[in-house]
Amino acid sequence: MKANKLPPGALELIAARFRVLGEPSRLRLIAALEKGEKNVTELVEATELTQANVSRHLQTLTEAGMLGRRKEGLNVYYFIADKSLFELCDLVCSRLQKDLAAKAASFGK
Amino acid sequence: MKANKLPPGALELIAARFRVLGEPSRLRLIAALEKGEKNVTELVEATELTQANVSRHLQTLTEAGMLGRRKEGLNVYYFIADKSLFELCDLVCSRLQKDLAAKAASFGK
DNA sequence: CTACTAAATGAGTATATGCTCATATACAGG
DNA sequence: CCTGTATATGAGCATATACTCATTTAGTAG
Repeated sequence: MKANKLPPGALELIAARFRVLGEPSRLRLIAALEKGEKNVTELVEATELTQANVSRHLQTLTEAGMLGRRKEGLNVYYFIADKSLFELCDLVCSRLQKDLAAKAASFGK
Repeated sequence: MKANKLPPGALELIAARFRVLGEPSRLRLIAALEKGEKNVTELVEATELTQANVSRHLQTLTEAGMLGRRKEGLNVYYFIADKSLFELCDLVCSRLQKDLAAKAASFGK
């Protein structure tokens, strides 16, 4: 993490980013956008969250620079603006799988 | 994120992991352990958090499998158990730097 | 203009969690 | 045994934030 030369406040910025990803609802939204942009109504259907809730989470994700917004008439389309999201999630995923595999193996001994 | 074939509850597990990393104090502890194990007293000094606070965060990190524990007499030494932590933080860091650079550049135009 | 639809937001509540203080536990050395 | 030191933990408080409901804002169509 190059802890040495981190400017003060950097850790808070990094933590803030992790915190945005620390909500299952937001991860669901990200997952729903994996194959391309969707408008809010479509995201409500895909995630089974309420419209108000989806709207707030989209705001959080957009402010964090993870999503982008595009207005088209009445609709607002959201899309993944930060591709590194998938790298992050994949890293966590593979780690989780290792942990679970290790746990499963320790049953046998 | 392979949103397709994620077992139910997987997103909650992933989010939980991100949430653990979503606290600056915990990131400070991780950073303090980058160069090798430390005991609790050393971590208190390194982070300037209270002993009780450090102890709780260490518990959180250890339960998440990110840190390991080793007792030696009265002291308990903690160490990084999950090297992928640094990959995660580096990914976030480089993304942040890009965002900041872009913001800085947009001042000039 | 009015009526309708999509999205955002203000307000209130509930819950989670970070922090501190005090105390408990675990171990070492007389 | 008693004393001291390192770490963990119970309890309480304060804050952050996820959620819902109701309403507002923005845009379209008649």
